[in-house]
Amino acid sequence: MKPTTPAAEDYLKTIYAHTEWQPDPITPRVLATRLGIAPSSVTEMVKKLAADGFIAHVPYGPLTLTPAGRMRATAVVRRHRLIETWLVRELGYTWDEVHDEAEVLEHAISDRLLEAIDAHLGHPTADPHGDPIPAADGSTARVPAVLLADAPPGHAGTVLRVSDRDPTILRSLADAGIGPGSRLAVVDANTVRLPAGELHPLAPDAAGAIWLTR
Amino acid sequence: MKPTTPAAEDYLKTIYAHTEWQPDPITPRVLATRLGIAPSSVTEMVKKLAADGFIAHVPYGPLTLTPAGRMRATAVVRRHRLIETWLVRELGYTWDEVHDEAEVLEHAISDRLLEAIDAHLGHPTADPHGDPIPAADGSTARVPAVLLADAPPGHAGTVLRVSDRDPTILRSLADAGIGPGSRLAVVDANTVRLPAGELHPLAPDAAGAIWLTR
DNA sequence: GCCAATGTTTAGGCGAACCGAAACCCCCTG
DNA sequence: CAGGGGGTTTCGGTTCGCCTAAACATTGGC
Repeated sequence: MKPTTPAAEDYLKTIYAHTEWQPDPITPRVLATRLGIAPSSVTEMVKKLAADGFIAHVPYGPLTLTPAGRMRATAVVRRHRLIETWLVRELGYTWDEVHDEAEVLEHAISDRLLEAIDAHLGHPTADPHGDPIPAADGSTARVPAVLLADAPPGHAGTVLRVSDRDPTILRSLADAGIGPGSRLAVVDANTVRLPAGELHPLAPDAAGAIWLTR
Repeated sequence: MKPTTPAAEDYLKTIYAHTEWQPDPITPRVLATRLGIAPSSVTEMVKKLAADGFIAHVPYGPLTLTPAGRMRATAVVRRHRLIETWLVRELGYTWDEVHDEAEVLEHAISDRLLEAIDAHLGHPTADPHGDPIPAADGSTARVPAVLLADAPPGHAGTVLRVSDRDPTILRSLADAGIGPGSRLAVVDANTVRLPAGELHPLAPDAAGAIWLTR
């Protein structure tokens, strides 16, 4: 199908990401905010992406990916997450430092290099934040998860994923030794209990960034 | 100083590359041909680069880098060659496959990642083709070299460098086991003698791509 | 059931990087 | 030393991705 530019890939990726952990489709306004650009710019690009068959859009309505669009989006997400994993595993980056670098490289590496990195890393299925890495065919292994902020007090589970949006939260959790795979129990919206039994206060907004097993 | 765009970096890199192994400065026409763009586009960008203090140019004259321009150019070359080295040493690329990938990545990696790769590789001083990797301060260790095509019959030396411009030549030399460090003697413009004593016919133009010790 | 707030689109513009066509300059040849 | 040809520049035009300002659609509150 049509080739995609870096800018277009960012749109598709952001639309995809919006529905990855919650169901409502994204609106132009939210997309503009996430991308840090003006709403009118979104209108314009949306027109092109719709014409190319990557998104479905009725005027004044929300934005949804077509199967072709979802394919492109997962391809970009795959790149992004493999690059993050590579930076952490091979080059000494910490999980709060990888996002910006991956944001650029995801548009620059060839398929050849992508698959070489994938093989080099042993075909990982999750990135350092616990986000699933889509397979080359676009398929993703999804696990049911609850946002810590939505979990009832007393709920105990394993950390599946931590949103990479706020590096501050990532650093505070790393300092506490909390990451994907950690066991913890919810005490209240701002406190968790660690396996050893001690209570740990969460950084502001951290409860809205941590997903636990159901 | 002023930031540089990927396009501007390509201009500076190409101007620098032109004088790396021969003295005459480059002309707009040659630069346009090397970059695969129209001469009028070169005029335009040259105006900007001159205004920003990266190149010196009198109308209708050749193009030369200023110290600031040379700094930028060597920085790009450093990126390019470290990336090539990394692709070959870590990811199973062969020396004829790395150029295009590096061409893109050289504009995409951060300084942080560049230095991480450099450290990871143990601060190499030459890339897979034998081209010197400039240091972070722009300095380059240069060794006197003769082009095989210019060497007199009977001249014996070590291969210092093979131009990466033609992948076909690179593949033919790799098949013969010839690369930087190989010892060989010039028989005539199209034939060399290998250490074991056997004569080896060179691919067309290969003599114009191989540099030997003096 | 109207209307204002909010969100979306249209219209006009801008800078970057490219193009082809035409004008221009330089210098070599006759 | 006069052309003429090749290289260089100018000029107007294109695409891409973004902008602001203004027009327009939708919807929730009264």
